Amino acid sequence: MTTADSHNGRRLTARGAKTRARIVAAATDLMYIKGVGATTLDDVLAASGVSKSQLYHHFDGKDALVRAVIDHVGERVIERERAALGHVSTIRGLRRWRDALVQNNALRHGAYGCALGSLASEVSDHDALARQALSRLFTEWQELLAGVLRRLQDGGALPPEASIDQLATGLMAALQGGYMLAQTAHDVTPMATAIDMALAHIESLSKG
Amino acid sequence: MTTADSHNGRRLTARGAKTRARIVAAATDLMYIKGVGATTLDDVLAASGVSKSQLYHHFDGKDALVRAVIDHVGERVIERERAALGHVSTIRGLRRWRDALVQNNALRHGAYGCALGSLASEVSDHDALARQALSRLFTEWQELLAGVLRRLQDGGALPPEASIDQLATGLMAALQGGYMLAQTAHDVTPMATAIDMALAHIESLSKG
DNA sequence: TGTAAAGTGGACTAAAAAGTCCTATTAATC
DNA sequence: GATTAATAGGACTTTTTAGTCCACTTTACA
Repeated sequence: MTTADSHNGRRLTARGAKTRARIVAAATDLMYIKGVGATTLDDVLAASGVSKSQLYHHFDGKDALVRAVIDHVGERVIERERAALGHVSTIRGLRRWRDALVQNNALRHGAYGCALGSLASEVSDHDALARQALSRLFTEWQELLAGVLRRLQDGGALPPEASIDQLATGLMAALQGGYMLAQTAHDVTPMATAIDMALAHIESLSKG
Repeated sequence: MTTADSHNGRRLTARGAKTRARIVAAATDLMYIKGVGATTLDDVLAASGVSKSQLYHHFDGKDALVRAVIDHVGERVIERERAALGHVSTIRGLRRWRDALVQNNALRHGAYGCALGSLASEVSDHDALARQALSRLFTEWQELLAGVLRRLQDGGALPPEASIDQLATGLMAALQGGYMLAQTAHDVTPMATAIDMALAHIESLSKG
């Protein structure tokens, strides 16, 4: 299910789909780097090499384009996280997941933050549909984390009384807050430290 | 030290200072509610009942105004947090601090997020000066938290080997990440849960 | 293979935005 | 109280942005 198609029951040829994808791809990059507010439709046109009529053919306007970007980014992130977390069942595995995220963010010295988180804080108060889509995506992401924790619990690495959902929320918040502090400091360290604290807490529960 | 004055060595009458303050106050509210990108100078003019020449008299342009807003919000937040945290030296005190933040955020069902955090994620990648100012403010805020943790440590509620700075970073990240998740979900719960996990971790260190 | 609908290019309009400028007050200082 | 500079009002220009329109091309499919 997507939130962004403007002309729902319309036919869509392979050529049209390709153009639409080019627009979304260009918009995604620009909005990640420059921010949603600072990205104009002309920017998107120039970056994708597409004409204005095509953009308005595929999207009702900027809001619709932003929603398509959210869908696109969300799909990518969830896919990546599903691959990274889907079969993790040990603390060691969780730490490897952490290392990958930290290393990736270190490449740009923390700049730009989390692809999903940046969109969320910029768009949530302006577009209710976009906010709901983002909320669903965070929930989905968090469920992947909860899945890992549940497997930890099943394997005895977490006590039965541990509240999986609350731990997943805390871990997700640490991740997102860490991204933001790293973005502001232009330094990954706070992100790494934040996740480490959450993981240390999770680990400590089995030694209580 | 401020980052935002456009005409540094200029004389400033009481009347001028009042006008400048009105502009900043109006801009602060608008940018918190609508976001920085969606707030136009005309919006600020209308909300403050001030003319365009005055705005450009006091500020070089929108970026300078945004920096003044950051200074203003930062001052308010740091002042509030200093009052709330400056003399806290118990876990109970920390929990009262948590309750105040959560209750306050609950009033708007999580919307708009943290006054400083929202600015940070929207502005950090666009204006280096603003980013640095925000980074300093987060550091200052975090030092207030570190002060509390140090007093906890001095009082024996935290073991000597606990890394105060890392715990403060983790707590700050939990707070900020919680704000963001709450903003996206339009529900304070994730924010409360995230801080609770951080506090539980801190508390658990003394029982290890 | 004809035709209807999808897709495309780009000029054009309208609105909103930032930023400038000139004139008139008001306040501080000698 | 004269004079200098700050403060204020608001019309004006310029630039940017969103959004429209129409002529033309390509694709699907009956």
